[in-house]
Amino acid sequence: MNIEKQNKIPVVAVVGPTASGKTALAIELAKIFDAEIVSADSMQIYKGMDIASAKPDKEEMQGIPHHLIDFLDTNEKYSVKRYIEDASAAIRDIISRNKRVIICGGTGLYVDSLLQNIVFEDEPDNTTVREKLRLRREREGIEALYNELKEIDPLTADSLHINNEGRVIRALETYYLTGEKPSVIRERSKSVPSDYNALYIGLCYKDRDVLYERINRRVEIMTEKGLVEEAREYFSVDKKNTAAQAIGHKEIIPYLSGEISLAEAKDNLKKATRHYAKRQMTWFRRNPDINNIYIDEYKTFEDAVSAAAQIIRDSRIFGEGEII
RNA sequence: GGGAGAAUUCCCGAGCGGCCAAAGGGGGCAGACUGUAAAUCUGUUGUCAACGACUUCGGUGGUUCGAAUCCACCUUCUCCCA
Repeated sequence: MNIEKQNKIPVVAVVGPTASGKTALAIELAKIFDAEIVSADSMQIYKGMDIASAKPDKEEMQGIPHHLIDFLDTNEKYSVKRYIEDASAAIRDIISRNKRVIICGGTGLYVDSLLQNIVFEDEPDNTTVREKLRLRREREGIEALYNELKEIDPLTADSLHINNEGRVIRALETYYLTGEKPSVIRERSKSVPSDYNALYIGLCYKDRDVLYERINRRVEIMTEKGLVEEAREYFSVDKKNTAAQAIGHKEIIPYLSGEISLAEAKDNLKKATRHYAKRQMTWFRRNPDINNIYIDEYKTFEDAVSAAAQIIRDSRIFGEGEII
């Protein structure tokens, strides 16, 4: 380990697709290394939706403190910027108590933005500007907006597909809000070195069918635990909120309103979860710093835990000596 | 027992004589990702020594210069009358 890294905060990040076993692995590692867990999950932050978001319960946590779970009302909006602030605060708190930090979660954008220190600058309230752009999109069509972006910031326009309307609008919004090109802001956002010395551990499956089977099984378990009742309760939540995007309830609602059978709803949920897992794998795959652990190559879960623990020891990220 | 209809590429489903390796959707696979990220979006999907060739549209045989498309028989399935 070089000297530069020694002044940084050591952090182990357990990442991987949904249902891969991150939670259990992170908890075991936390026990071994005397760590606390900072969640990096865009849905587990919300109160309620316990079943749908597969939040660990007290028993699963085995006494390991978890941060950034179950603290936000489902009506509240959230963002990467807020996540970075909240997670940084949690980490500082943990370190101040001489505990170690394990980040665990499947929201790749959150994890990477935090650990690579992507800086999200303060910016004025966007509601009016966005509303205007939305209106213009209706009246003039997306092509007009896209061409406008091309004039303003060709670099950003080229990196966006015209059909990705949300991003095209956000790019213009950024420009009108700040007067700066999004591409310039993006460059600047990466210019401050991170405070963290991160060791990534990625959970993967050599045989994808094994993961897909786990997903299917998890949906069955969720249903047994009362997912339908949870979805019914959640029915009223405003569609615009972050929480409304969660996989789990939105697939059950058509069943509640009598449009489809429960079997179909469950199938849709399994499908949506598999798709999500695949997107996560794509995200994490491009990160060469991840130390991949292929869960299905180990005889037991304990073996996988030992392997992960060994990677951490070998890295010496948590220092030497005092760890078992 | 009699009558009507259907069988299409992994699935659903269009095609009804050449412009068909075959629309569209699903699924799969691959990818992008900076304030919605469990979201949003893109590409690809018969085989191969691949701007060309080869094998596909239940089976077999025909008609035709040419068939997934027309005819005959067979097989399976669905529906209707008994």
